[in-house]
Order: sequence, then C-alpha cells, then structure tokens
Amino acid sequence: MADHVDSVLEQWAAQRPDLDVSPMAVIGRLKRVSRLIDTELARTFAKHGLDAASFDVLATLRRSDPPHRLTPTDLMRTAMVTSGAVTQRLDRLEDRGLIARSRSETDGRGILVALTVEGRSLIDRALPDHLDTEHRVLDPLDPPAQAALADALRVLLESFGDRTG
Amino acid sequence: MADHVDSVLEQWAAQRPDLDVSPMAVIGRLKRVSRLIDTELARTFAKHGLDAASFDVLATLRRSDPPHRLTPTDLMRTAMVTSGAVTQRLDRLEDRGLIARSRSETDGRGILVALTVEGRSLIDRALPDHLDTEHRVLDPLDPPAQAALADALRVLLESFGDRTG
DNA sequence: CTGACGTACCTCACGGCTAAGTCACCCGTT
DNA sequence: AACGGGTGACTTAGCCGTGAGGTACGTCAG
Repeated sequence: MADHVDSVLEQWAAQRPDLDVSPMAVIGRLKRVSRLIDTELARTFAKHGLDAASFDVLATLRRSDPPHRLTPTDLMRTAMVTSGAVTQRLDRLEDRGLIARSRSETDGRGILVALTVEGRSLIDRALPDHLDTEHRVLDPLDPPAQAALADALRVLLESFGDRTG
Repeated sequence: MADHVDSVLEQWAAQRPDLDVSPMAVIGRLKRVSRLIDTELARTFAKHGLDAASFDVLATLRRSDPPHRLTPTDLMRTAMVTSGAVTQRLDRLEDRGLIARSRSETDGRGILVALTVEGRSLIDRALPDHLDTEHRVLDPLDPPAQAALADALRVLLESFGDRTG
C-alpha cells in the first residue's frame, strides 16, 4: 500500500540517491494530513457559517475560565497568529455580533473580549458537530494508535518549547 | 510535562465535561506541529531566496523522472492547490528565470514546465540545507518513533484516498 | 518626576490562495 | 463532419494572513 509520499520518496531515491530524504516520510505526511484534515473540518465549520479562524476564536473563549473573557494577546498566543490577524478576526466576529470588546478596567491599553449570547449559542451548536467530524477523521486509527500519535506529536511540540504558561 | 494542547483539554474538561474532546489531543497537536515546522522550514527556504510554495514546485520538478518536465496539472495535484495558484507560482518562478514553460507538442491545451539551469542549480543547493533542517526538527524522536509516526500518518492519508496514481 | 523602554492593540500595504469564470482544445458519439 | 461535454491553463475579485509601523499606556531606574 503506497500513498503519495511513498512515491515521492521513490522519486528522490531514483533522482538523488546520494541524499537521505527519510525525514520527508514524516514531515511530508504531516503537512499532507494536516491539509486534508483542515479541508474536512472547514466543511463542518461552513455548515455553521464559520471558518477555522472564527471557530478558533469562539472556541478559545468558550473553554476559557469564567467569566470567559480573554485579551487579544491571549488569543494571539493560543492561535499562533500575529496581532494584526487577531484584530481582524475580532472585527469580523464583532460585526456579526458574536463577540463584544470592552476596555480593561485595570490596564488602559487592554481590551477584553467576550462571547455574546449569540456567539455562545453558535459555538455550542457547532461544537458537537465539529467533534463528530474530528472523531470520524481519526476513526481509521484505533484508540491506542491515536494515543501513540498524540504522544509522538507532543514530543515534537515540547522540542519547540510549546509548554503551558 | 504538559504542552499547550494538554491545557486546552483541561479547559474543555472543566467547561464542557459532557463533551468527548479526545480527538483534539491528536488533531490539535497535528495542526500545531505542522505550523511550527512550516515556520522552521520557511527560515531555511528564505536563506535561498525561496518560500515553501516555490521550493515545492522546484523540488517536484527536480525529483520527477527525466526529462524533468511536468504539466501545471501535475503540479496542482502534488501540491494540493488550485490551478490558479499553480499559474501564479509558475509566473513568479518564470519571472525569476528558475523555470521555463513550453507548449506541449501532443496536446494543444497543454504546457510543459521545466527547470532552467539556474533553477536546477538553486534547488540542488537548497535541498541539502532543507534536509538538514528536517532532520533537526525530527531529532527529538528516535528512528523507530519516527517510523511509527509515519505509519500512523499514512493510515490517515490512505483513509482520505491519498494513493499513488 | 521624568525619560526610556516595553507592552497592547490597531492600521495598512502587500502577498498568496481560493473560487468562479473564460477560452481553447480534445475526444467520443452520432 | 458536427456536436457537446470534458479537460488544461489562465484570469480576477475577494479573503485572510503577515510584517512593519503607529499610538497610547504601563513600568521602573535615577
């Protein structure tokens, strides 16, 4: 059974047998799987009028500790995007009435972002559907294989310094 | 040892204990690792005046069977982007003299894309550097763990129908 | 108190991609 | 030979992101 990456490796072996392309077996697949999953998840998001960026913001707010308020900087860090991207995401969500911005009372520069009633309602509707999709995508791997996969990925994340706090 | 995704899972367990968010342990990490690796690889590409999109095209041509000519459709399929994106990638590379387009002799609609001498020279210079980076990124996993990771990802790819041919 | 530096958020020009549409050409059917 | 649907490449409007830079506010040493 050969996937696309197997044939890429074969091609390299034929054209550049002097190179050790073994890491491509992992990194090539990682990129490809990630892209295919993104596409699949996007379908579910679209059913609820969302995209991955909007879902990400709403879900991050929803899972945060009560009173479910975060600063744009918090959102920037968890989403791994620039501050400009966060501003624009919030603009779009605010225009649609899904989040609300308020000034921080303790920091004159700060903003607090909160879900509106509509935003909370929407994310609570979208979440189960999203989790169904995620379950379905991972279904080909049995639970121990999923756990092993998660562990391997965590090792890589930690090597990048992706720690809590 | 907790990474960012561990804390996300904890937050969900606290805020929505009714939901089974276990697939996020895998998919959340996958997205995060993929993004961090992309950033790391981009650094190496930039050293050679490239980005991931350009490198992808040059590398795909380089590893193809002699005479190293592919159609834009071939490139579209391996890169998993739209035809419009391929056209624009080729425009940029052609402007820089790294690839050349010629008309297909057997199909009046078709185009053949080939590396120029400069393009081939550039990709041959960038490749070893790129592979060093990929090796370094995967270094935290020992070879058996890398192989296991690749296998798990292949199972997922196959479930998406990502086969050769 | 003051100045210098750091932080928080926003602005904006620009770049690459998608999605939808165009045009030319291929090919099986009639 | 003509037609009609399929295919290959390109075009363009619009979206979302980056990266550089601006403004306002916070912090702290002197």
